[in-house]
Parts: sequence; structure tokens; C-alpha cells
Amino acid sequence: MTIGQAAKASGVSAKMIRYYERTGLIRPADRQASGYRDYSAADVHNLRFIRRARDLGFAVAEIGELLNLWRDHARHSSEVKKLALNQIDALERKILALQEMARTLRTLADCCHGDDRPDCPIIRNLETGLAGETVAIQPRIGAVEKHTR
Amino acid sequence: MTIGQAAKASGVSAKMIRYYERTGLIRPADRQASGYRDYSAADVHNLRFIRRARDLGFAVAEIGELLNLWRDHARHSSEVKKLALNQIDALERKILALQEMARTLRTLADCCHGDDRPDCPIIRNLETGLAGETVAIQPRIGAVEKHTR
DNA sequence: TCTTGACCTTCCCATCGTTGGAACCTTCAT
DNA sequence: ATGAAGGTTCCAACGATGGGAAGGTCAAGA
Repeated sequence: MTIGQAAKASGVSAKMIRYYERTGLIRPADRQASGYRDYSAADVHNLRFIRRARDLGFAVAEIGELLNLWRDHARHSSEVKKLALNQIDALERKILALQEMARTLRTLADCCHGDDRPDCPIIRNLETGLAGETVAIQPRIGAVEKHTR
Repeated sequence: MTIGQAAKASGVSAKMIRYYERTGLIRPADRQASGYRDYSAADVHNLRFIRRARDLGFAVAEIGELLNLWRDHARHSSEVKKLALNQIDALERKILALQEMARTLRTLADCCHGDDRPDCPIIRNLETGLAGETVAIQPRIGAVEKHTR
């Protein structure tokens, strides 16, 4: 099975499959005589695992740990659970930060006439840091770190 | 005022001030005879504006638009409001995606004994895409795009 | 005056996950 | 045989930020 077929079957793009191989997340695929990578159903299964973990917001490095635990039949479920709880924690911190942003913006937007007058509480807040009863934004605490997908 | 002082006063790091200048978000700072960048109180005001907009989750490109509206005294508040509402929308989509991730993980973690047995619903879900009554993860829809801070 | 340390300058590199493209090779169908 | 489709490698970019090297500048103290 070629990389394109594996990509379609797993939901991971061919580009990303090569990337995962290059970075060591998955081991180098077998090669056909032509040099084309050759994937088995098990490989696709692996890729789907990765894809699902990405969809749950796990970083690639964390997925490496999950893959090890997956392959380790003597693993303790507590180890997996710990990773999951950490991930939930990280997600919730990001959610809170985003909610705080949205809440503040919503307040500002609600105060804004939104007409053709130039006066605008949103701009005023950005300008001065104050506008109506809007709460000041926390500096860097709980900043939303880089997160993809 | 040097870049370090402007950084301290605005909350934007010196690195980022240079970056904003390089990418055209702010215009090149005046220079002292030494070659040092020289900032005025108005510049710091500008930087604080940027900083606050970043704290609200605006992308740098969007902040460019905001800055134009800020400087345009004939602006319509409706234009600013539109940007704000778009931003709220984007934030809320990200929040929903993250909540969906967290919810799924929480369900899985709740099903997991978390003891020293190898059996683990979290792994099982990643493996098969199914585990208990867990809802399947939506493919790419509303995927959380890259977002910093 | 000389030194020292703090600050400035530019430039390059790394992050993280992902995509795009160029240049080239293989496979398959017409 | 020819062309399309899809494989290969390598290089670059995205966005926002930080790290660090190599070198210039400034102010304070000996």
C-alpha cells in the first residue's frame, strides 16, 4: 500500500506521514523495489491512532509516549490516565484563557454602538486599557501557548 | 527612551518590538546618534495598544487593521465592532473545539481504572476509535487552528 | 583614563505542526 | 510512446517568540 493510500485510509496526510517518520515518531516504512514506501494495515492502524490522539490535542511528543504505552502490553492504565489528565488540564487552562478573552471582547462589543460614529469603546479600551466596567486583562498568566489543531 | 525602557513601559519585549518594526506593523523607530532606537511616549502608547490587542487574541495582521482604525479619526465604530465580533467568533470556535477534546478525554479518563492493570479505555479508544459510549471525534471540522497566547 | 557591566545593534537559529513547491523518478492507463 | 498521477528528496514558509553570538555604546566607579 502506497503512502497516498495509507494517507487516505488513516486521515494523516502523506506529508505528515513522512514527517512523523523523519522525526522518529513512527519507524521507517518498508520500501518497495521502486523506492516507494510500503504500508501495511498495521501501519495504517498506527497512523489512525496518531491521528486520533492529535484530534484530542496531544502534542506529537506526547503521542510518542502514548504509542509506547500502547505497544507495552504490561503497561499500567494509571500511566495512560495520568497523561490524559495532564492533557485535560492543559486544555482547560487554554479554554479559560480564551474564554477570558472572549468575555472581555464581548463586553466591549456590547458597549459599542457599531454605527458610523467614530467613537468606539473597543478602540478606547485598547488605547487606554480602560473602558466602562471592563476588567483588565491578566498579563501573561495562563497565556495560551502555541497549540495546533 | 531606549528600546529596553519602551519594552518595560509597554509590556512588549524588545525582541518583539524589533519584530513588529521589521514586519511593518509599526514604523521604523527614530534613531539616536549612536544608532540606538529612540522611542517617544506616543510610541509606547502604540505598543501598549498592540500588547492589549494581543492579549485579546488578535493576530498581528488583525492588529494592523485595528491600528489603522485607531489612527483614522473618521472611522466608523461599526468597522471596529466587526473585527471584534469576528474575533469573538474565532475564539468561540476554538473554545468549542477544545471543549470537545476535553470532554472526550474526560469521558475516557472516567472510564479508566487508573490502576496497575494494563487494560485502559483511553488506549482502546485511540486504537479503535471506539470505547464505551464515547462519541467519535469530528474529523477536521472546526479544528483549532494555530493560535498563540 | 580605563574598566566593567549593562544595554544596544544585527544576524541567525529553533520552536511546533503543517503545507507548498521544485526537480526528478515510477507506475499505470490510454 | 506518451501523459497523468503519484511517488521520492530537499528546501522554505507560516506566526509569534525566545536564545544566543559578535560587536558597538554608554554610564558609573577605580
